[in-house]
Amino acid sequence: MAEAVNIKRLAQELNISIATVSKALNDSYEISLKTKNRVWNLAKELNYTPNPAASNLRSNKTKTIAVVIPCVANNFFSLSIKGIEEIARQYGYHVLIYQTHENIEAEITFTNSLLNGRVDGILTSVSSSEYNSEYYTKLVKKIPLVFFDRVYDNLDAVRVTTDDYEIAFQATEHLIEAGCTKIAYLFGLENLPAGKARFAGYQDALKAHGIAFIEQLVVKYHDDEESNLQQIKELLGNYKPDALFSSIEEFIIPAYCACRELDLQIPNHVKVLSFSNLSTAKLLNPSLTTISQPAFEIGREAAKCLFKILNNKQLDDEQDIILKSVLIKRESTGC
Amino acid sequence: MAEAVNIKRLAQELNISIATVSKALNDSYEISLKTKNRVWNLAKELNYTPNPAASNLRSNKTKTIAVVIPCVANNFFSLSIKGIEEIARQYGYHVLIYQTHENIEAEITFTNSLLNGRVDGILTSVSSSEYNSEYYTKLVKKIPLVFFDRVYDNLDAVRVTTDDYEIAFQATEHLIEAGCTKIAYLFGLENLPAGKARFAGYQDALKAHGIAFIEQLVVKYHDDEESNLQQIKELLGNYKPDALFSSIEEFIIPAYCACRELDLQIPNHVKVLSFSNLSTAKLLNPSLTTISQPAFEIGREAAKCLFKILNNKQLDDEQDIILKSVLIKRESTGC
DNA sequence: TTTAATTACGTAAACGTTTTCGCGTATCCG
DNA sequence: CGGATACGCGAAAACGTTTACGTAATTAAA
Repeated sequence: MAEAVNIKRLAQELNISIATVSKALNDSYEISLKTKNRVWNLAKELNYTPNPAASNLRSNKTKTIAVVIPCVANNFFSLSIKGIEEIARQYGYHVLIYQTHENIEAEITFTNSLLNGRVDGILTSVSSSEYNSEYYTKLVKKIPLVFFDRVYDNLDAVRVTTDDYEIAFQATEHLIEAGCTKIAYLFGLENLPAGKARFAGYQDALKAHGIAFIEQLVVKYHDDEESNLQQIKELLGNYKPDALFSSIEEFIIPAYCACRELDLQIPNHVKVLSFSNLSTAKLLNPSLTTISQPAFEIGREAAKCLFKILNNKQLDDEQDIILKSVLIKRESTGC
Repeated sequence: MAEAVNIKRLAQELNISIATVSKALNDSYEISLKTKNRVWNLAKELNYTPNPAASNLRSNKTKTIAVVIPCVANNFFSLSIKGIEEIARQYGYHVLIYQTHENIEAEITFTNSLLNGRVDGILTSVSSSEYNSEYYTKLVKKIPLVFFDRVYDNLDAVRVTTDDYEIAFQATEHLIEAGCTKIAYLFGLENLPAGKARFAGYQDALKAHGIAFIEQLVVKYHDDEESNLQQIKELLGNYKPDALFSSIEEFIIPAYCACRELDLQIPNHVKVLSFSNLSTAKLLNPSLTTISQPAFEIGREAAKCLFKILNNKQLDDEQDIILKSVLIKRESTGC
């Protein structure tokens, strides 16, 4: 609808060729500083900005990356995106967002739609519904891709994760030191390396302290809020655990609600601890002991890696970048 | 890096022209069903997807919209994005995200970068730092744009908002009915219509109940967390309000912390109420009375409006869509 | 002085689509 | 049977860039 200011227009007004204009705009060594300045000035004057479609088509560079995640309405992911965006801005890149809602089919549909040159690269935290290794094995060969937090193992791709095993081990020890001997585990991400690592950290910490692992104390996450609440209530009622270790943030509300409904006091009757990036954890009743992942830094780091790849910079040989989570002790575990 | 499957390739394999292939792919009436089926089958077989850049360049349609917001790491906005994305998927659109971090210059830079055909339209919730009416007056003439929640008034553009004035009035009445007479106001978004409406609702409710408005009971939001805490502490210490009415979520943590540090019990000594979409409001200590905006629906509604515009559908004459917020009474106001 | 190298710019093709226009064949009606 | 109509398809231009290559003028080297 505007008056179409493009390279041709600039060329006409300056009486030079469009090739010269293009090169000047891209600061090519072939063009004299004098000409460059004429072009730059006019471009600014006319508010010229290059047409991205034309530029993409010719150069095969989109200056765009995609972020494929389960959901933005989650503290971890929204913070990650914030980190990603910050880096993307530094590099002058645009950011597309795709939410899979934990649906692997949506995930595949989205990523497939990105392979035709829509983006230069992908950042993803995969869905937990299924572990489709074959698909990603092929995918990483077709487009630069960096996994963060929820990753696929054994692939030729960079992974940015946290010390899930170690921090889960440490958190479990914290519960044990607080006197707990019947620690229930609220199990999320069971199909993914992160979920498995957290669970292993929990199990190994029990073992290291001579506590038997009891299968009945494990509750697996369901998509449905109500059913999680029910499960936890049954767990609390039937097996009387003295602690709930939640491996994902989504269990917090049902866990707290279950305790209230059963008149169980936290932390007196049951201690609670959860992986979480809730900013209001310290304001909960009682304040919640959390394992806080460096979500913002994970986003930044993952984006940095992707841009290194896109700029053909050497990655510091390491394909795995592991950031440290932190255990923040609060009232829900008696601190 | 792949083996380049494009229209030309399809045309060669089927021994027809690229024009026919293109038309068949777009389900043109000019092409026989027989030919269409041949094309569709081969396209599926070869995993053909059209090159977006080429398509954009020629057709001036990007199938992409931009969302420009202050920050994704905020319950309201992340929920809005979720709603936007849902609608965008239905229409087969892609979604670009831009975070202004309340910086109007970033906002202008971003939106300007979208005017050269990168997107078909924009959804935005503007930054609170400044009210630059002149800029947006020009902008809405250049590209389809829908405002949501944080809008500009008196512009020829669709606005999706909530009943800020009414709900703030109602919330203030709730505090008054709970016995409060010295209700402090934590003032956010003061440059924007939403902020002004909320403040007006508060003031008018006071007036309606014969309570004098006291300037000293108003605290204005600062970017810096620590200074908000200090301000609230001074407010509580110097003027002894019996209620805090927060117009934005960002005041919740400093408000709660200030009360704790000053040993003021909520709701006994001071009642607290806030605009907020915190999912954990009911778990806070004490549980927080909130004005919850229908963030998800706002996102959906705004996106729907934009797509109506993009499809040249008649908008139901109304430029303003106003959704209802809901006051959820909890312990922090004595319920 | 001749030749080679460099500098500064232009020509034109190419990227993969969409779309206008036109053309031949088949169908229909009088 | 002649003319009009519709149908199905192809040729080619166009979208706005980037870039390989050519070229003329200038400078440096021999």
